[in-house]
Amino acid sequence: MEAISINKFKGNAMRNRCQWRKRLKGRGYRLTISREAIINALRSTDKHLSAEDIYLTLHSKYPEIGLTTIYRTLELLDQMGIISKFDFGDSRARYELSGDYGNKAHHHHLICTNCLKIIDYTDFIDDELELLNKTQKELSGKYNFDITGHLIRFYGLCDECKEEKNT
Amino acid sequence: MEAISINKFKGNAMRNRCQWRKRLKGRGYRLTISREAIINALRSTDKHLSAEDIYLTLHSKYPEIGLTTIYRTLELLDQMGIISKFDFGDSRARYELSGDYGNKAHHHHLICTNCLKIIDYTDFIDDELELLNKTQKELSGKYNFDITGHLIRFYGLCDECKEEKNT
DNA sequence: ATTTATAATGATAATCATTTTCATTGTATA
DNA sequence: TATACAATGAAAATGATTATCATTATAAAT
Ligand SMILES: [Mn+2]
Ligand SMILES: [Mn+2]
Ligand SMILES: [Zn+2]
Ligand SMILES: [Zn+2]
Repeated sequence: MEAISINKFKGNAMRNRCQWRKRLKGRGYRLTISREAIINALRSTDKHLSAEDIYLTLHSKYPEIGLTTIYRTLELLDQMGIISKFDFGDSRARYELSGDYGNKAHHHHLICTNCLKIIDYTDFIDDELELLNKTQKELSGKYNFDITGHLIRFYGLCDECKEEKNT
Repeated sequence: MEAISINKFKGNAMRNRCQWRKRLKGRGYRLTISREAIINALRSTDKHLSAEDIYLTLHSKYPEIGLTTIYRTLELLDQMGIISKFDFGDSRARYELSGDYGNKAHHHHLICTNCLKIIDYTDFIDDELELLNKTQKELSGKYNFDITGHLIRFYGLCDECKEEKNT
């Protein structure tokens, strides 16, 4: 039972991870090494990469991939919901594979206002969901607004920065 | 009783609204017409203004106030917690007086992804607070993170944009 | 395998909100 | 009114992102 469900999970994860190829082809986009490389760069880290981060990561192995292509690809993948784009306040967009296409489950962020460290957390997703549903129902009725997404985020001082302040 | 509490509230609101002068002086900053004008511009609207919005609003009455000063003042006021700075995704920062200094109570935002209309909502602040406290306690323990602020936000399609899509 | 239509790319220039610089002005205090 | 220095404006600089356009690569048809 356990094994089966794990396999099931692995199967789904694997299926989803390769789904992007079909999604692209399905919409008439082509499969290119740039696109594959960019998705792999995002898949092989748990960090939130900027366009330049990705450019530098890939540059040694793929010197022909330009920054422009990185931007264009990220925009496309974001549009298709394959990646998520964030602004954490350091004046550059940061990206990560979104739930269905990456390893991370639905999560939110803890952001250190001092060093800009980002922590993914998945705690209280259930309680959160309850509030979100409630809120969503009420607000969509009250303002006749169709809610399609949400953003929850905590700001503060991380472990290290907290200590620094006490020094 | 009713009257008294209303008066009390008015009194507090009024006191807070003028608090910024003391806050500035207390920290060695000077009171200037630019600063007063900028705060008044924010106070006389319920919109979320950009630096340029404020510049244009003030320009007829105060042609001598430059955009640079607007930016500098907004940064200062944000630092002091007198205003809040937001990024709603239109590649320019937007500001509003924060709770204690403006007319609006603690609230969050509903953002139309099509026309970028922003709706302030105060519903479910209590339920929200419960979740926030819970989350806050757990996360600060688990990650040894000192939480000082949060961001909750819903995205979707507003009344008008929803109809447009059906046309 | 070759051809063909056109999507994708890279180098470069352009944008545009925000910052920096620096000489000048305004504010608060004695 | 004089003094110290915070605040300001004009102009230039910055830096992430986007637009242009000539060239190249992809995928489907031959
Ligand atoms: Mn994340
Ligand atoms: Mn608001
Ligand atoms: Zn930190
Ligand atoms: Zn709208």
